[in-house]
Amino acid sequence: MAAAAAPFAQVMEDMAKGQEYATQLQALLRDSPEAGRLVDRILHAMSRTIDTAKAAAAEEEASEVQSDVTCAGTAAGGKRKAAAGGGDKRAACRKRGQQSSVVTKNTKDLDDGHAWRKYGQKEIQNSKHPKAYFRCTHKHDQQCLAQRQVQRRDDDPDVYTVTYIGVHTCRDPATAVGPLVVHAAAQELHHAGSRLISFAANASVATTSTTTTGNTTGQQAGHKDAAALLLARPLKLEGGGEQEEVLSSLTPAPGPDQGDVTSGLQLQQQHCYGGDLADMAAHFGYDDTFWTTLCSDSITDILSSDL
DNA sequence: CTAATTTGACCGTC
DNA sequence: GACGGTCAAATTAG
Repeated sequence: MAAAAAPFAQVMEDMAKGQEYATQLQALLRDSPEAGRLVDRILHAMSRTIDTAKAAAAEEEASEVQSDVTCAGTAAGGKRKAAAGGGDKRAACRKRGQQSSVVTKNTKDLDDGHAWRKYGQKEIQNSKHPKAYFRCTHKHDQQCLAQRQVQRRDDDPDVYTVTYIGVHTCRDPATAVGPLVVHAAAQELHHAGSRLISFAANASVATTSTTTTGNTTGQQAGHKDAAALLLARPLKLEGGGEQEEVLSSLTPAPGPDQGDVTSGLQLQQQHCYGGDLADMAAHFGYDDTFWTTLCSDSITDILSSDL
């Protein structure tokens, strides 16, 4: 928190350079539509990284935000019926306000590679469609506090407004994509963005199943210098994605049918965090290797999706 | 049988 | 008191 100043400036500087280099690269790759798209996505991701880093830094300064972590566990426990008369303070945690990262995006595809569990649905005033509430499937086993709210738009039923609250701190092997090809590309990015991250050769090697979910923690050596966190899950893009409105990068795929937003997969956002890694990690209760892995995984995914 | 979803009630905030 | 967010029992799906 307090120590984030210097590293933050460095990160911003490096990210800016990365953007510049990527832009140059884009100019050189004009002949290759695919390469162009790829660079475009890199730029997009970096841009968001910067924005998020700024927001995160401002947030940290504004107040020693507690982030949702504070509420972890509080709500649990206590049967509802039984507690009805008594007083369970579960709602006390509701005061999420703007703390922790909140990202909103519009998309047609709800698949973001993460495993979400629906825990509620509400009719919203002035909205034709209900809003669905999701939390990370690993909320309990990994204390992942990420949440997502999905609401179909009134003006365009094909599009969903998805709000991500908090970041995934869970680690799901499933989504980590591999490897090699990407590694080369990652190296490129690494050069461009210099100190952004150190990409270990075996970084983000996934194992196990193939279900949803995604990301995080890893056990590779830490990279204390890496001060940028890329929390992103890559949209697994296949063929031609459609252009999404705001920030998303998107994915094709059929959305849930019917008016309600059902569960299933979701989409994702690229979301970055800037600042001092150690502080950030401590903030969320993880060691910095977590963030480092997260960064490399994210970039890996982003890069691999089109390769 | 286990896990996920549905759904109505509960609770804090505005 | 209305509204939005969350909980958890009941139900459904895998």
